[in-house]
Amino acid sequence: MSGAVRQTFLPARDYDLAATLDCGQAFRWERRGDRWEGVIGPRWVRLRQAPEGILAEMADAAGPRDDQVPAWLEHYLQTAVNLDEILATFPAEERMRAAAGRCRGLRLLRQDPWECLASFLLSSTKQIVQIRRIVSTLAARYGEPLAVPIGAAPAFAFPTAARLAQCSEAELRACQMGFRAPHLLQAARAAADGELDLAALERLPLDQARERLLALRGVGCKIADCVLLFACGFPEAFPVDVWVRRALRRFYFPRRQPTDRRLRQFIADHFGPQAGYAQQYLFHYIRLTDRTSP
DNA sequence: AACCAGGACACAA
DNA sequence: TTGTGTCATGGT
Repeated sequence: MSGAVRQTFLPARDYDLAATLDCGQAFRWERRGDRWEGVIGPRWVRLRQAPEGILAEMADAAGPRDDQVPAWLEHYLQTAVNLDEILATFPAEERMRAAAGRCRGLRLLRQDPWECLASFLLSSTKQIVQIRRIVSTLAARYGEPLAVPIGAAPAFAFPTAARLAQCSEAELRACQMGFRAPHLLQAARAAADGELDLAALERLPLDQARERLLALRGVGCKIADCVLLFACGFPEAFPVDVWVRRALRRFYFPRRQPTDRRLRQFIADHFGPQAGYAQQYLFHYIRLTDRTSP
């Protein structure tokens, strides 16, 4: 499918598109030159950094041509949030200041809960490049083909829970996800038959929402917090993976490594109401510094 | 060519 | 409670 392109502009100050799309919170964005191609829900999108915001191209299936910014796009990119207000809540200490300085313009996206849950179910002890590959394979095989502009690469929606629930475990394993296949299959079934209402999570208290996610096989506190932070809008969710743990140890516990319990207590006390945002800055910061100069 | 990756879980001590 | 093996795969 191919057709015309519709463009729109999203004004945003302090928005680093590259850092935001490539910092390990979403897995479907591909850089082509100075543009980023990806999929948001059921739509193909191409984004480009502009001085005062973001230029967006969408495949336009001959719809009415209003020039308004689509609500789903602004919601996903979170261009309306005031970054300064968030950064102002970060603890005023040297490490956070360094991270904030180095990651200027990094934003949290607001992703679809099912795609987010499924993606992070596939993430355990995988490198980000591998997660991206698995997700891409999964979409190409089981996702709906999407309308794209002439000349653009084919694109597919992230597979629905209902579609993946119909897969066999062997079919999922064939997408190179290994032992994660039964976890994804079970989550897909739970989400498809209504036993798990992902859309309702954002309206629950944080602890209850987390409980629902933890009830799934293969979902521990790290993956649960990723979904709560990246998809459900809980700003205090704080996923601790190997990188964040590394950063926390190095920056705040240089002597001896803290117990998990002590670490949790520190996180709750130290990072404030936007702890999840701070977490993403630490994650990006430690990966930047460790990979370029080990 | 080892080592490790945006983990979770069962089980031992 | 804390430690260790297991799961599957491939990047660096």
